[in-house]
Amino acid sequence: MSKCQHCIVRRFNSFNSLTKEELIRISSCKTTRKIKKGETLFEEGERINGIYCIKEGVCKISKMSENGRNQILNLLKHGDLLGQRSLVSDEVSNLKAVALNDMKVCFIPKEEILSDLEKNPDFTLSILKDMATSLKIADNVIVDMAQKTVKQRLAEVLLKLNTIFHNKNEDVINLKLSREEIANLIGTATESAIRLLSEFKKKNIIEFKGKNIAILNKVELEKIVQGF
Amino acid sequence: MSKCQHCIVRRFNSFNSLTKEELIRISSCKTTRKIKKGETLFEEGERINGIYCIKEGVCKISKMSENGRNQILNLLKHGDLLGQRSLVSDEVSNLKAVALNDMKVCFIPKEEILSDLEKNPDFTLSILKDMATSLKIADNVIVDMAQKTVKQRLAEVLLKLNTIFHNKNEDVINLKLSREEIANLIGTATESAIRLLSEFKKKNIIEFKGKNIAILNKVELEKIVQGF
DNA sequence: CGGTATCTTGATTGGTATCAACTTAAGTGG
DNA sequence: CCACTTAAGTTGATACCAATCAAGATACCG
Repeated sequence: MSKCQHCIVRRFNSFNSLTKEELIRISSCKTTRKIKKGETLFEEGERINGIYCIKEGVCKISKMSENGRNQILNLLKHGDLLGQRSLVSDEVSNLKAVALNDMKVCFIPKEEILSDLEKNPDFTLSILKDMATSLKIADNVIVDMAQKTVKQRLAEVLLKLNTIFHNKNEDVINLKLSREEIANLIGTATESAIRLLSEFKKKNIIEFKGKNIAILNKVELEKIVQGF
Repeated sequence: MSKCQHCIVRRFNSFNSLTKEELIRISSCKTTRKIKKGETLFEEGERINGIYCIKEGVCKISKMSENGRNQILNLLKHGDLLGQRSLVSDEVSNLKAVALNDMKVCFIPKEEILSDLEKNPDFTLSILKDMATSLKIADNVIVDMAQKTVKQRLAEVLLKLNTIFHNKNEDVINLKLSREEIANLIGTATESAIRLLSEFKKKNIIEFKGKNIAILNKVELEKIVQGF
């Protein structure tokens, strides 16, 4: 089994604030899971009792709205942590996590991390910084959802996806999302998302390469985000 | 000048995790400000460099959207802390804070708190819990903004305001908000909010008592939130 | 008391959801 | 490997919701 102290993924998250000794201890009690595309890491209402560290793959974090629609709140990839809230709260999860492609994740039980949270202020501060950043991003999303049109939100999401899941070789968003998932990401009906995508395609702003989307005109997308 | 170690406000926030000694030190370097209704505590883009503790009054936390509309993200009252993000981030504020009525706030410079963050894990954990809760609430707001109609959101906000700013004597929301502010809270145009308020009034769900709003039929509001 | 901000209502337009029909792609089992 | 079944994607028509523009009413303030 691979060891946390040698894991490159750690470079991208709060675990790089842990000492070598802490990493060795955590490494000895972690469990590594392989999750197939489409499988659920955890459900809304499930007790997590630990933290997930994503080694490979991408998952969507979503929440059901009262009217039965699914809202995707975040996409997490290698290096991201998942379940920080369970560390400081005894509540069940308010979110659901589903793999968008094959994943490898490490799970570290809550008890193992809690002692570090109390003894290693650097680690706690790092988690705190992460949460503060998430909070800032959430504020921006709220404003977007409340004030921007679906078209603006779609353009914004496409640009964001292009930044995060950009393929080095081709100019393509390297993540397969169904139309429904795109709609759930921007908070609209599937048909609306489809219509706008085909409008963008007609205007040569994007292109469909198999199941993937290529961004042809980033400047135009940025204009659309601004409201033109 | 009043002392932090004797301040009741502290019972409601993370400061109750500080030791008596820490409170005495913080008390000696805090500054107390009186802020008149309508005055700004800080602007978007301003550097805060400290944390505000609200002793009296209510303020709105808002953010300007790119299309020039103002979105109110939160209402803070006595006992609430403000500026936690500045503690762990060197960035300027992404939010604006304006007093909704006359306020008394204590300001504690960042440097004074930082040492406690590193030495007192209880305090850090308490801040962490606060942020985790805020994050959960923010997730809910995102889903609401993305999926619910303006009418649902208005009903929800009225119920929330009634819970938080409920007057003991009368059944009235004890907080004066302009129609524009209500609209900015639910993320809609002022006229839309007005129209829905008058619709609610016509149906005897709410009533206008001077500048305040009284909730007459809570059950009906809850139904509207659910989508009926 | 006049002037200004806030509030209110009406009319219109545009955006988005919804329903329905159809096409294309992806599995699945014989 | 093909025929069948089902899921995903697409397009059109319609209805509803909310933004915007316009005009007037009411409250507020110096």
